[in-house]
Amino acid sequence: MEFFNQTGKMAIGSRLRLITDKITTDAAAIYKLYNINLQPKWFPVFHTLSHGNFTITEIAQQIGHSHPSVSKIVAEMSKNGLLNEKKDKEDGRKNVVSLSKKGKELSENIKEQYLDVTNAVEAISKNAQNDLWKAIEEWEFLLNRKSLLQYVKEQKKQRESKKVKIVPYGPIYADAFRKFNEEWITFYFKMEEADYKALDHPKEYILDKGGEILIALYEEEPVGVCALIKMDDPDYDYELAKMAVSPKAQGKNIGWLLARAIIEKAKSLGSKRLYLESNTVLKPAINLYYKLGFMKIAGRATPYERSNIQMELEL
Amino acid sequence: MEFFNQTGKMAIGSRLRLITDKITTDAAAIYKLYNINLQPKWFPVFHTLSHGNFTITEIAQQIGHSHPSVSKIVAEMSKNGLLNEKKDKEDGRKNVVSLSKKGKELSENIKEQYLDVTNAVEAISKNAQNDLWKAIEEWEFLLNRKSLLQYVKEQKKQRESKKVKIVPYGPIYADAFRKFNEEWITFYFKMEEADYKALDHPKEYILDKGGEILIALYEEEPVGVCALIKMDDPDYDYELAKMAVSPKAQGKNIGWLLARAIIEKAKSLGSKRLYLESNTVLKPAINLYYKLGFMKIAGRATPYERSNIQMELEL
DNA sequence: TATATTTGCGTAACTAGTTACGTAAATAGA
DNA sequence: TCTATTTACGTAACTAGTTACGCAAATATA
Repeated sequence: MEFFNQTGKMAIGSRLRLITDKITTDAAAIYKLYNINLQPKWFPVFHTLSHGNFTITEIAQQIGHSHPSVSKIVAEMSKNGLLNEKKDKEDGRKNVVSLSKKGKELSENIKEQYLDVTNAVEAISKNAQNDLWKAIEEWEFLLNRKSLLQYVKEQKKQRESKKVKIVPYGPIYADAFRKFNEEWITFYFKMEEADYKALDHPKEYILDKGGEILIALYEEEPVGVCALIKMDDPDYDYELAKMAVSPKAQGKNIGWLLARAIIEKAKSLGSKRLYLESNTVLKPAINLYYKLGFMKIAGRATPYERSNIQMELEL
Repeated sequence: MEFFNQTGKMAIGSRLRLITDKITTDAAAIYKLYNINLQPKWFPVFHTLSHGNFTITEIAQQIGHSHPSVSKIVAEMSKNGLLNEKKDKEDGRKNVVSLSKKGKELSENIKEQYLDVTNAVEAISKNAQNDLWKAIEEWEFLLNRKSLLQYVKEQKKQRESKKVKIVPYGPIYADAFRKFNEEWITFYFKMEEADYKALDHPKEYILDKGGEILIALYEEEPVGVCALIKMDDPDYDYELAKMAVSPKAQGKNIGWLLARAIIEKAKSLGSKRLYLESNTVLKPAINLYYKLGFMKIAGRATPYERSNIQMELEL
């Protein structure tokens, strides 16, 4: 299949589907060869029941199907006289399924087929360098711990992080600094006196007092901002504040990159402990702060109405 | 999944289906993550068309689907404005499909997704000892050369051959020798004078004249017979004749085992060349003779009406 | 040149699974 | 003890493919 050579591993799903189809088509012919009156799709249910009696849901769990799938298969097999169904005496919802006499006979007759198929698969494996069976087992295990989607998300974040540059504040970013902050403040709350001061005059109210502002650029465009404000307090020297990321650039890990950069900055300025205040409706932000190592602390005086949570980070 | 540990490799088809489902479910979420308005099942068609314009059948061949599948996918994608369809000017049957402007834009936007997915699959592979991708590739190749069904058939033959014993004639097999031969002779033709002689009096007409009879036993029951008859001829010393296998034991390789045994017997008796006659309606028999190395020869005198093909084997 | 065969492709019906939903029984909570 | 929630499971509708079939265009054959 030329297609797969072109696409590479991206198309692993399509490729798996094709080989699965090929094998199940042959499976039907194999049952015929042994005069076993069993559809391939019945096999998992049949095999499970040859080890005991189970309810629909139990079978579904064991074979990894949905319960309606098992329900349908059981109905078909019952119609063919292979199974008996019986309501559970103690729990009237449960449908206890067992092999009928005919089913038990079949499970005897099928043993030779089991043997030959197992040996055939072994024979194929012997001709192959790579063990398909073990590879599937490993993939099942790995995908159970972390889904393909999560792996892809990680790759995406990593790649996009590389496109993000963190640069110091300059007058050309004055608009961005004000706009991104005003956006979220007015969306969730309303602008307060202290906001206007800091956003309209960052030089006077932040930088000149010994603070810092960092800007995140994505493909040379500003997409996020964050400030370190000098505090006049016995417990804290700097406050992390005015963190904002453009809605268009969400999900690109920019908040995290900004915060890490500003924390490094604080360290280089000799800070021992950072302070911040926020509001619990800003869930992604609060999560980010926890991820960065900030811990919740008891309330203290604050000029902001919207503050309902305060946190600190030991450096 | 406990199930697969119990069944072992026999259930490789079911197991492949499960992991395929898991991966394709995630694929849909991945497209969403990148804001790519593409269904996973469209991907093979989409990817093919980003390398040129093709007809329905050409696409089907390239991606390994049936043409109706491609036909449906193309219809859906056209409805979404991703494709243009155009009748071929030279051949009015052909429907030449190409990416629309919107489709081409998409194929640009999807590139980052390609990259991340490929890297994600690589990342998973790195955590695994066994290379799933290579294993599938090998299985595809191996199953293309010889299907799973054929592998199973070989295993079946091998296993059943072991149950077959070839033993020399004795009076207790007189019934079997007569019955199995009469069965096929009367089914296809009618019994002739020479048949009665040999089948009713094997000792006088075959053994005492220096011939041999071998019996195939399956689970201690006679299921096949075959005779080596001394000839009075300058060209040949022995004729292979009266080969018969019970219909119940067909497909167990018994004809071949009997013939091989009788050929060995002939060699040990010092024979240089075997002769046989048969009829071309008996196709499986004729095939078997060819497989054993017999070659067709020009006609010679024969006492049997039903003979229309004559063969010989150099030993 | 008329006719038979092959090819391309669309439609219909089927397959083996899924999710969504409804009902009844069992269990938990007030 | 009455009510709300959870659980078991059957039915319906959907999905992503398949095979079967039929029509029209192209090609081969007589």
